[in-house]
Amino acid sequence: MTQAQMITPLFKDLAKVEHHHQLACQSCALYRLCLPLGLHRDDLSKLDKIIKRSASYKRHQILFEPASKFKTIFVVRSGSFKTTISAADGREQVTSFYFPGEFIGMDAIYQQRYLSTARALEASSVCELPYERLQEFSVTIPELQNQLMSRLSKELSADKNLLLSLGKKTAQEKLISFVLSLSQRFSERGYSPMSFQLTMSRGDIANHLGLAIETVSRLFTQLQEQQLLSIQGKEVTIIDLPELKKRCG
Amino acid sequence: MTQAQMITPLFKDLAKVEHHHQLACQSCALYRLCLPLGLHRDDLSKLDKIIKRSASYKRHQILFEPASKFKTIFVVRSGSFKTTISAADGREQVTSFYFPGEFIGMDAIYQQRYLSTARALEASSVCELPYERLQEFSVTIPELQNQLMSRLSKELSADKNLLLSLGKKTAQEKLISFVLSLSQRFSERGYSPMSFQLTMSRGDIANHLGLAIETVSRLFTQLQEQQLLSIQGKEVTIIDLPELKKRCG
DNA sequence: ACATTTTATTGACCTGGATCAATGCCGTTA
DNA sequence: TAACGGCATTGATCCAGGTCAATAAAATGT
Repeated sequence: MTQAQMITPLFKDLAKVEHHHQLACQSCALYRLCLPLGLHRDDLSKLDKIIKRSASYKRHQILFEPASKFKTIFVVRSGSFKTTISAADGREQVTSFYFPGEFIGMDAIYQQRYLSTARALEASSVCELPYERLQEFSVTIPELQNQLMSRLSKELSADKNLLLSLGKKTAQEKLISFVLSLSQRFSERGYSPMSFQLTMSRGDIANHLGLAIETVSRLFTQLQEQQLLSIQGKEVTIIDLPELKKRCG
Repeated sequence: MTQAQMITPLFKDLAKVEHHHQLACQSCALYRLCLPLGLHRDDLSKLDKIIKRSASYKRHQILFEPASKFKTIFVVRSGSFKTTISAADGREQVTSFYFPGEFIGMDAIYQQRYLSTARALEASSVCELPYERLQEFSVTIPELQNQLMSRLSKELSADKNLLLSLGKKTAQEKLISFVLSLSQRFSERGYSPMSFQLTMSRGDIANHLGLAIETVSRLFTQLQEQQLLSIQGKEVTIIDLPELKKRCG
């Protein structure tokens, strides 16, 4: 991520944050994307006490695995993660990617067991929200419950949109939708919506969109030839945003 | 639904319920599948007061449409519904089917607007949970919030599993998974898991699973030839459950 | 710096399921 | 009991995207 790509200084101190795990929510660079948003100062410091800032995860390191007991919701502090769910015979589907401020593991609340495997895509760190403690707090801080519900609902919306992609869109429309959704999310995090790094492999993207790796590769080449975007390795630059929006279905 | 298919009398009085819209939650046949589960008697009667039992919906009638203001979560009382989400050009994806006791519209909490269209598949009725009132109540009834979170999480899990179907499974595996999930849900509602009516059309099933109608039709014929199930019109009878489970991926 | 492995690209070919087309069936209205 | 309209089935054909194969280019380790 070059300086030119950064449009607000939201993550300016992210490297530093990495080394200050006990940094209070109030001073966290992610504050406005994260759970505490809308909480009063007093409530926030109570919440602060139950949040565990965990050590960093290396690339490919596992955050949780299916069938393990659900204890915490993870919030991405830095880096990125993917979750996959497996069929009986081992086939895997990449269900989501997660970026800073996003919550991982909410689908485990119902069964009290994680449903998927969560893996770091790069060197990453998380905050851990112990769910039981969170429930206790919610009694006195209603806004906290609203925030959680809202997050669950947001992920549900995202999944429904992905269902539309997987079920009804062509390969090209799927890939364009995916790139635009990344662009949107980077933008929300203070980065340029026009130029960003893919933190996941072509294989992950292909799997997520129900395509073959080769198809993703060919489509990127093709979109580049059509002057809609440029891609060099993991770096995507959007060239013709209006045209991409027209073609995403 | 014949008497033979019914294994518990859970819905015995459903027809009667239809005509007693103000029936209290405590006496509702759906009680053990629905929101009030786990609530104390006092809390329940408070909740009772804010729940609106609405009139019935006819086949194809619309419950809500996208972009309309989110006010209530709907709980299916009788019958069944489908939700669809639309691409810009009108292509539609059937995202879910809903049966008695299930909640519709939870993906609207985040945006405060419905994301999808909900339509009755047959003559059906719902209870309306006004979300704002529900939030007020949650402050004093923490168990209510837990229930809601749990429901959201359950739908999230279901959607992730559907993503696996759409992304990684063959046409036959998709259809078998779908039939088994219906079987499971009917079973939870006190009906036979071995024999039930499809309330949706072949078109709805095909769309939901990302297949063509013709493929669904051919697969049903094929599964029947292989003596795995029998299908006559809308009635499905499972013949070889273990084999179906082996083949659902 | 070099060797090894992993990931990405490109081309040639193939196939599962879509599409097109014809017919049958069932529920509704008269 | 006929005529209509919406579903469902079945067969014939086609194609978007998958699979297989061969390089190429990065990333990673030593």
